[in-house]
Amino acid sequence: MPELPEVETVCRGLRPLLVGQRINQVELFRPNLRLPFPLNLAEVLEGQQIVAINRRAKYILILLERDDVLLMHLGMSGKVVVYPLRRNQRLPHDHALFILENGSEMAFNDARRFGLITLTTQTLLHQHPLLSSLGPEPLEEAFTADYLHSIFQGKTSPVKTALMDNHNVVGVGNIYACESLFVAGIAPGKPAGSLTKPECIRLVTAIREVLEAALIAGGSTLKDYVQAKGEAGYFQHQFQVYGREGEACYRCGTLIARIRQAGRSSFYCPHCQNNTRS
DNA sequence: CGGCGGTCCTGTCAGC
DNA sequence: TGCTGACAGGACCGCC
Repeated sequence: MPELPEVETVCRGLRPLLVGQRINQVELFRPNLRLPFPLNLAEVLEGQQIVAINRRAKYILILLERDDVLLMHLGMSGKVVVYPLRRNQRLPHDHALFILENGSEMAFNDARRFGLITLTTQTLLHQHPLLSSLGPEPLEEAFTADYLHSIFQGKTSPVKTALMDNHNVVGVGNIYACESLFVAGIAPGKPAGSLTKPECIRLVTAIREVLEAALIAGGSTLKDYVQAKGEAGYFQHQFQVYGREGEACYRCGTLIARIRQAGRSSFYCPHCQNNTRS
């Protein structure tokens, strides 16, 4: 269940458990996830100390003392759980274990196997093919209404699809695209290139608000999620439109609609997001 | 070249 | 209860 706020919270939860620890041993239970595991994965990691944990988009970056970086993505169903002691048996869909110096173990678990684990280096980080063409972080300063307005120029694709495109902005998945467009009062089907500057201002503000709120909600949930093996967070209780097809809009009472865009479900309020605001 | 659909997997749930 | 099909929070690839 990794959206950007959850990945960020996973990183925050992992930091006190992992930074300063040495990786003693790596165990792999299959040769690949979305990409093949590097053949030298264990060889590179074993014996190295973890010096920092960062995030870029939905990628978790575990920085090691000798310039190497363990790069992980949780895909749709991935989880990272740190167990304080070595377990006797692994859970279904545990694909990789990282045994730490203090006897704890980090398990990478992913039922659907859309996640990935690979290696890069801090030196080459920004040139890595998975990272090199990513757009700005939505919570950082480079993500402005001016930027969004300019990058949307000439785009005929629906604004909702454009928001989910990592080249434009990272970390906005299906849920947050829907929720942000509702908060901004913009219909998901509106062509990205037709957004006015005021709409871009509202949209950037809405994306920030929604992500920050989710970060707060995910924060307190995922703390023990990482340390133990908790289940879903509780941000879903704050959804305004996502998953609410046929239910009343909290703002106006109109029934929430669902359409399909680029193969994904989009939820919106036909009244509050009718494109007449500007 | 931009945009869309297909695809990688397994799990869950609604409906019959 | 058991089967079937739709659908799922991501992101790449290839085709038009």
